[in-house]
Amino acid sequence: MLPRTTEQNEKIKDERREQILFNALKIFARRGLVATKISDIARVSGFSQGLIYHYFNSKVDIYEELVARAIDNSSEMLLNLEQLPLPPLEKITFIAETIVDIIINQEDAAYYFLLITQAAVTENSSDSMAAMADDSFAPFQVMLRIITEGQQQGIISQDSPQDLTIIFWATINGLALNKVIEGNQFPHIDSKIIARIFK
Amino acid sequence: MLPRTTEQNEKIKDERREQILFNALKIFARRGLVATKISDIARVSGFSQGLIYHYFNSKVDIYEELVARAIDNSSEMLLNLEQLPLPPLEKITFIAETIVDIIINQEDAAYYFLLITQAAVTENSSDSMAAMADDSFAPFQVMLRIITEGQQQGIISQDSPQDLTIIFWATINGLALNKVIEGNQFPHIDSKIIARIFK
DNA sequence: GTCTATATCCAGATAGAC
DNA sequence: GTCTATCTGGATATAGAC
Repeated sequence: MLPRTTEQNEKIKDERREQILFNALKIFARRGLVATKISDIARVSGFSQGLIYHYFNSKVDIYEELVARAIDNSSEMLLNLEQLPLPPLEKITFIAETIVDIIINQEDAAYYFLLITQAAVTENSSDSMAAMADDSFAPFQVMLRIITEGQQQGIISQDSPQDLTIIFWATINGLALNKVIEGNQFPHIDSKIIARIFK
Repeated sequence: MLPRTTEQNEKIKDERREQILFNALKIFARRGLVATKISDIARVSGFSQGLIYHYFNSKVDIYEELVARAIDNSSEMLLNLEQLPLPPLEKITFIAETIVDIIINQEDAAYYFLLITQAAVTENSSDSMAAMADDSFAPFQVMLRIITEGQQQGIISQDSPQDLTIIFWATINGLALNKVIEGNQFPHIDSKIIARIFK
């Protein structure tokens, strides 16, 4: 048996990192940064507490990497959905449907949403995550643009676009939270209900 | 100057307790039980860390009293609103309006909502608060009843009452969260938008 | 690469002076 | 009733053996 190459070792190390990140996500999303113990992450991941520090420099490092991913993922998803060639109201309905769908079916999605919320509400704003709390958050901006377009076309209700956006994201975040709390008992919400907000 | 009577002392002690609870609420709601430090509560309240223990036995005691109040307050409010002599859809609209209103105008309301969420998601379910996570939570039940009634009368959309209830509370919780994050920048949401969910 | 100490720090809670 | 030590436990992070 030949010794492993450097690349193979790197690959294994990457997989371990991903495994740790995935386990950490679920705990951080529920408990937040401070209340999450390295020993919890280690135990769930199936190895000793000290070993975490072979893969990450600190607890905060893990947390920040996850928050960055949460923001990147959701921003990328919304910016992509925005490009779809659909009329505004249909686009919003499709976005709602897509998000509800991944919250239900993609195991980490609800946790990512919750993590963003946690990060925003905890206001450890020493770092980059303040970018999200304010309205420059890309998913927020995307919805504002679609709503405004729909209002110009007279398709979407003439309420304040900010209000509609806030309510939309409040609903999505609330659903993600519900999914995390309820787990598999969470029902498959009909996204048309959400779309009614805009009519 | 006469010495204070026992009753006067009790009154002062009660006021101090309320002051501590109010300050603690705002921190607990954002950070959760573990990440909140007694020294934070003490500093905001304007006295030494040790003095907290003159008024409460432990940090958990403060937290649990606040969670109990949050559950009691919201349950009482919803059960009262349910009694109003209004047709189902109007009742729901009025409930939405009332809740949005107190979230905006009553300083501690948004924090109480957020605290319930925090308690539910953190799953320290060693205690009484598990009662809320599941569907026996009174405000949840109230909405279910009103929706069911409205559906029998053909006034409310025939979607799953559970789904409608989940979306309604998801929206309310999301709004409370938004209020806490945004503070005074939070806009006065038109509750009619929320009521559209049910049409 | 993984584990078992262990150093260090910090927060909850207590004791005792004023 | 309030404050200033101080005890104690537990969590992060490090060191060093295997």
